[in-house]
Amino acid sequence: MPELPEVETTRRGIEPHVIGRAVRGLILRRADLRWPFPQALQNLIGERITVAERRAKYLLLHSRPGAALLHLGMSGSLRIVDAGLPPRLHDHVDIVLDDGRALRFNDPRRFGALLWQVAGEVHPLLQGLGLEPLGPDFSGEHLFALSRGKRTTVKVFLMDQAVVVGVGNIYAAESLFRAGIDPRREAGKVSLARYQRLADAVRDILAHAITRGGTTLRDFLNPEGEPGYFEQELQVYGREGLPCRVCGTPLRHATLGQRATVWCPRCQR
DNA sequence: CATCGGACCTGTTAGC
DNA sequence: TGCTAACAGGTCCGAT
Repeated sequence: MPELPEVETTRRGIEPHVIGRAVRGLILRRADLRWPFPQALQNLIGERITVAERRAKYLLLHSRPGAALLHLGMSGSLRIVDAGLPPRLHDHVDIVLDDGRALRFNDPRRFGALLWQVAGEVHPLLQGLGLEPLGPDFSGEHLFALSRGKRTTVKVFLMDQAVVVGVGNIYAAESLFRAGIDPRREAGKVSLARYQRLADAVRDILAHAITRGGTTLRDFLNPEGEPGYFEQELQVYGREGLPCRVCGTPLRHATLGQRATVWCPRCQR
């Protein structure tokens, strides 16, 4: 489900509810999601949450001894609920706050994660991540430099979290459409000028999607329980066979890197 | 090394 | 209507 805009929407939704709150308790209704919940998570209890940070598609709830590190995987979501509200199916974890509410982590497919990052350290999962696409250093030059010699497709390259973070299957397709680049192109053969267009497209689309509250295809809801509206503006994702919104040509479909890929054969070269 | 495929899960939908 | 197969927003890890 969540790519960068959905994770950022989630972060903004929970931030006002968790900042300055102390953690009263942790309810773990199972022992793991993608990985076992570490014992060190108990360090959060009694501590005050100081910062709600997003890095790539991870969320970090910082406290004095360390941070709870969350990943929403394909189907995870967070909600702010009254702590007494009975849990529903796949509500795996509650972080209970001192105001009678709780941050509730729901994840049907259980590809998500809840881990612990010791204060002053960087969790191994966060090491080796690429640039933030909305940060100051992300650029066409960066994409161009890292892509030299790469035989993979430009779409798979763009979704490599070691290159640039936060771009998943939806936004990769949309960005390549905006930049006019055929997703099947060999990454190492795309020109600097085209990577500059692509970097601009990634930045613009992600930033705009955040203002729309993300993309709700089936079940993404922000922590207030509201959907996102960016899907109304999707140009290619999920539209295979339908006419291109720009030129009317039927959109093509192929599988790249085991992911469904859609593009306009006329607008994207 | 870079690249590829399998694996981890459940829920929904398309197709027979 | 009911069953089955395919597919879904992610990414780690092992094999090649």
